[in-house]
Amino acid sequence: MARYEPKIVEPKWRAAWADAGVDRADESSRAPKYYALEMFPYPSGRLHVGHARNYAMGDVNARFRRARGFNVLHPMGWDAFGLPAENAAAERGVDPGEWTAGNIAAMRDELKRLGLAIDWSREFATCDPEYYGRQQALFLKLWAKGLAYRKEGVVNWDPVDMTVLANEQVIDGRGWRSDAPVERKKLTQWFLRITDYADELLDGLAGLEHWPDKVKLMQENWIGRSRGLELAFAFAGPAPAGFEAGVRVYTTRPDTLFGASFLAIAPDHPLAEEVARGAPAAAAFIARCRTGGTSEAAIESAEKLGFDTALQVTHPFDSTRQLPVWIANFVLMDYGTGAIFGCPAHDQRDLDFARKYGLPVTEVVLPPGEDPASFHVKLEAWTGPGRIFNSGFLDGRDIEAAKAAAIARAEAEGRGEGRTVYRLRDWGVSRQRGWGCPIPVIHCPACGIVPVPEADLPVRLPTGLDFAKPGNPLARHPTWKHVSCPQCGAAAERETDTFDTFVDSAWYFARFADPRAEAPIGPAASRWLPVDQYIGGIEHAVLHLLYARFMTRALRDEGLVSVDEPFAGLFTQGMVTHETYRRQTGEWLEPAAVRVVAEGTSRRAYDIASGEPVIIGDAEKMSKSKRNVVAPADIADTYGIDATRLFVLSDSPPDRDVQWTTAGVEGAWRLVNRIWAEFDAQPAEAVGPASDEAAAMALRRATHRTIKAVTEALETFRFNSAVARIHELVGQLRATPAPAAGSAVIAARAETLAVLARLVAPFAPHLAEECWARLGCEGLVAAAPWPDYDRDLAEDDEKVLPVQIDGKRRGEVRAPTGASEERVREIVLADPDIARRLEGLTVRKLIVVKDRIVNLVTG
RNA sequence: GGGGACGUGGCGGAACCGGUAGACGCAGCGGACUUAAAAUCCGCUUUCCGAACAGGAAGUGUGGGUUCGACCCCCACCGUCCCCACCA
Repeated sequence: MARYEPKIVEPKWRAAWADAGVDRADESSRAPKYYALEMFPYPSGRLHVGHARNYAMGDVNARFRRARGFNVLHPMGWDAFGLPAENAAAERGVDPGEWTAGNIAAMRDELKRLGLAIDWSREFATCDPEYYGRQQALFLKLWAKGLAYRKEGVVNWDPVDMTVLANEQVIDGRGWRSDAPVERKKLTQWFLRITDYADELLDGLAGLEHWPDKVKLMQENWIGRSRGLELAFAFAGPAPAGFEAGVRVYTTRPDTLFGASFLAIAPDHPLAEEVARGAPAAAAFIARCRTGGTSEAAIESAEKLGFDTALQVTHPFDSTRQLPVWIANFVLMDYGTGAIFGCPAHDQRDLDFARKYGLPVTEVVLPPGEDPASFHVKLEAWTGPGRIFNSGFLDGRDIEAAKAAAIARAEAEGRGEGRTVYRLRDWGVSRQRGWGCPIPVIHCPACGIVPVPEADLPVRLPTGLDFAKPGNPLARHPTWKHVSCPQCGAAAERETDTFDTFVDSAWYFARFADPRAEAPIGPAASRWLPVDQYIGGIEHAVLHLLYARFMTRALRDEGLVSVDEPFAGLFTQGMVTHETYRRQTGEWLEPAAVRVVAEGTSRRAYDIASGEPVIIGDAEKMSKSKRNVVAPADIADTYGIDATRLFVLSDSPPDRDVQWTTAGVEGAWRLVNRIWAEFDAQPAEAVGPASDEAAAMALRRATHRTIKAVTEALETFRFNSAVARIHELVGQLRATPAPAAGSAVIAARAETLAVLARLVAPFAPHLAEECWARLGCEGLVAAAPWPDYDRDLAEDDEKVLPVQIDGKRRGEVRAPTGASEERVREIVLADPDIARRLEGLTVRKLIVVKDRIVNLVTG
């Protein structure tokens, strides 16, 4: 019997796959297409088992679909722009391009060792000029269409690093690298008009049947469509210059308009700025509002602050009432109109503000069961249902009817109109970064913003950028930005901002479909898109996945792609976690430095080097700082890649986190060896012929039942269940040893082994090839079709039916599969055990659930 | 503050459509092999009563409800996790 040697077996089969070209997508195939994709990695340089799990899932799916007869496209590339390369450049003085290229080379080798069925001929990195140049061309199309624009907006500004930060780069109000308090700063930035597609992006979610509800819900909330009324409040006295039309306010609660007791505008509202022009106190207040972050902590602790402008407006539905206009720190300029009316009785925030500044509180919604004469809001606003009162023409209506009536009246009087407002903002895509795709425009003092002519693309990044100083290295490069205007020839300057890296990943899946095409999106894209199954982390639920949906629609409207949605199916996988270990002194220890021993039901850990006790912490996401990262390469040396793949897919459902444990991989390694042992088995001493037929049939049934179960599990992404079923079949095989000649078991075993190799192939492809070859089968198992199951064999011919009396299990009977209710009834009533149990009882009802259970109800 | 998901043995988890709860794996226990250990192999392993592979009771976070029958459906509560968040 030969030992299974992954170190020898695995490289051998990887070479065989490469020679045979089995992993290449076939552009001439007539088979139905299947585009399998996992979110491409950032080339950090090191692969950890989290990557391995993600790509193993995609690989199982790709291999399974291929075996099912699909022409599979399964590509890989690199999301290669971004901050880590700049940090490496700043810290070590290396060139970010060279640093990235080195990382890609290292990670490509590691990914290849995972044995992934990937068409490597399509590989590219987003930092290749061949890629980002085409991205620039796409951007210019969007710009020509009016989908890209520049505007002044409030952004997170890091005063130390001197750059804009994305919201996710602001942690507790501070810059994630500099730790400096983030300022809100007005800057002119590039935006993409994602809000033009807000309705489509929202409504399109309903058609995404194969997306998790959770992600769809998150996108729905993120887009945040709400319907309401926008209306003008006219000034009671002379209007400030430019505000003769009054103050426009947006509300989703027009039913509560009669409860208004003040107006509040955002600190950066144009009216606030107008007021500040003549009032230093107002200006000082506005300046105060601009500091402070947007983080949870900052908002929670931020007091509601207001400044009374002394301006008064007239109530639109009651000209006898006047309302003061305040500037308030809790009003946001970029939602609605940047101005609200305050209705303290029915909005908690307005109530807090009113109580603080002594503003009136008028109840207008009467909760069910309350008396209009005595109902008063104290410290809690009433936001529940009720009937409108104290409200003129709205009195007596319910909330929904009152909203409609208020909108109708405002529209009839020309004061406002019903409006749909979105929480979604346009996508700010400029970054003051040196390692990104340059935005391909030129600023000319005479012509304004001039796009770089297509013939001049790509706008390449210069070499030799200085990353050591904070700020944008492109802006301070001595020559790069100085060009002549393509239109008038005068001296002009390049845009020095680069794109957010989410732009790079918003269309890469389309490039993979035709990666060497001259056009950014080649003709083959329409053949492959949409991606049939996309796999990646839940952290991209709104960011990347929303941007890609937007970009696909924008490109569709340019006639470049033929689909609305980029990803027909989405699966969000869980992380790989690991226990953490630290010394009493607090130092983190890596798993390899720790020995864990079981003591009864508890466990203790020791530092191998010093013998001192170690504290075992919770399983957490693998991170450098806690030193609990495990690299697949370390594991593969001992147990092979196949055991690693099996383990990360078997212990938890794929959408949940899985905890990495040595014992777990050892379990997978045992399975690998047990499988191999069955293929390598020599015939044993003769097994008694009496049991032959029965044993052979039992094995055949188990085999066909397993094909059915594994197929169904793979269709529904239940990899853990699929591996469990394989375990069971292997157990059955072990219980049915290979006999000497002349037994029915010989044929049954041969059938089972040929099936098993194919069922195992998606999970442990190297092992499966070795087994396939050992059987003497033709060709590669990687190219073999998926096994079919025999319906009759997948079902048992006899069922054990539990018999319940009054809902409690009291025995069981055997009945042929599919036996009629009548037949089962006879069997049950003829059973002596059941009869004894029923002594003294009257059976009132006998329920038979076909092939399942029998319940006798007595009474 | 708003929205959502999840609570099953010592652990990860399984259970199709309301029909034998605990598959499979890990850990543990017992045994075989071995001079010994590791590895490997065989068996046991929800809890409680019980000598029992005789029987029985309880049991899927808690309390109710619907049903012949509930991990699954409904109501309330407790707990954990995730997302969003001065969004008018």
